[in-house]
Amino acid sequence: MLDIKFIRENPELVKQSVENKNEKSTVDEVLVLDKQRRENLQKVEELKAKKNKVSGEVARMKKAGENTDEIVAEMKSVSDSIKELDDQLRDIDEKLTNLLLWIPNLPHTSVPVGKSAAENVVVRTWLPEGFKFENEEPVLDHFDLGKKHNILDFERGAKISGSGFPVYVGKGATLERSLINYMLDFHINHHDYTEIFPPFVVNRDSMKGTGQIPKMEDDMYHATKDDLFLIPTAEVPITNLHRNDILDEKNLPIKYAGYSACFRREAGSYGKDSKGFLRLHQFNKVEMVKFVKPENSYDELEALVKDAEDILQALQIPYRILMLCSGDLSFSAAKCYDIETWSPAENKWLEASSCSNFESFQARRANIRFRKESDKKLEFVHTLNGSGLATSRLMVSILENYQTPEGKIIVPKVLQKYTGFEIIG
RNA sequence: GGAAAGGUGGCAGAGUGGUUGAAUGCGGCGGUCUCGAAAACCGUUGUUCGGCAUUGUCGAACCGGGGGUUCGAAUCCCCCCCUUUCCGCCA
Repeated sequence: MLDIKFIRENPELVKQSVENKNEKSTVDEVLVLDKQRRENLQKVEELKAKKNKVSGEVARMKKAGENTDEIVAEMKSVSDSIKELDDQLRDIDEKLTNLLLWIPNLPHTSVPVGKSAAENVVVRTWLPEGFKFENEEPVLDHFDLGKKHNILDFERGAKISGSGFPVYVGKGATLERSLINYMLDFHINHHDYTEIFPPFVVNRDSMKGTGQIPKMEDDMYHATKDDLFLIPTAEVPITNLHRNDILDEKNLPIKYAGYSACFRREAGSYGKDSKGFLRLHQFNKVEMVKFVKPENSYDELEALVKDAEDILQALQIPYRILMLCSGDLSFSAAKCYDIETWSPAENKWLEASSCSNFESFQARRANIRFRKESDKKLEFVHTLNGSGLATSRLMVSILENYQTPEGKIIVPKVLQKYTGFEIIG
């Protein structure tokens, strides 16, 4: 959520930014309602001031034994006017907050303006030593590898739950679990994150806090009886840990890393991109979340990307970093880097991580503030989060990049002490 | 699912219709004392919105949330949410 004062003072800038993000603008409606709201507010507050003053007088008169019939009758009509104006005001307020929720965050000035993913900028590419994009031998894709070694079972997943719910079997399950543990350990031991094991189901307030509601409500699994939602990412419970909190400046930055299963309905995407692991309704992810001071949030964003990269380098997975253009930025993000890992079978890059700075956009909505040491004033923190990383996409890259000419799969060296085996097949 | 208790400022905890934004304690901040620190003592101490003015002033709102009664509600009434404890069920 943006600051209404900022919108009021910079309407053209906000409109332009919304357009750059390919979002529909409600800025004009917001400005009209905001003006109405302030006018009504002034009127009703004037009446309330009068009411408060006279009520005090009534108390004094009663104590003195004077007759208050006349003054009380007059105040009754004032009270009625107040009630009427308050009703109108409530109406305006409701509409206004609703509209405000539909205005996206502004892209940071360093973000390139662009319409679509095609205009994202490759920042850097990292390849393991000796890596080649061309393969002399034919390579199997992760789907066929999974079937061949009986480590991934999509059919049985479909039987028990539906498509997009894979079953990990045997060494596949062990590898998945190892990967999660490895990444968590790495962030805790080398990057100074505190581990969080969050609930996978959250309430409506939490979904509003991180901005999934209203825009993405239909993309989430919803337990209607209890009005609880399955989390699409651990970002939701972890960021909401501090909803309505006032944090100590000396505790910033706060850095959390947590594993969760992630659930996404995301109806309407079929075909090649949804084969196997590429598009799932349930997948596993280690998420990093940071609460930081506004003045260094962009340094923290660079560090966040680095934290995810460290894992990929340790795993020796080829990857590249993209800076998303304005049109490809998510609703809440001010700036975002995607990390894509290489799939030799698909012959393309797959998104394995998204690292974003939300500035105060989420913090304002979730009301997460800190008290500044310098002047003791309250200020919204900046929140950031990034996948560190999603195992599904990573698994595609591991299986495909680590296959031998005979079709076996070598376990990445750093994972071997977690899996307890070195090869699959 | 059943029963009971409770939700008040950063925290603890008073307050059951009339200058109550709210006693008291802790914490925080400033000061006295001290070479310095601690202790002691004195003073101070919220947030949000709006108007004007630009770092101040005036007004409003805020005691879990929403509605109601009243000239006036933290205090009375109704609905909802949450927490804790006990019981039941259960991995």
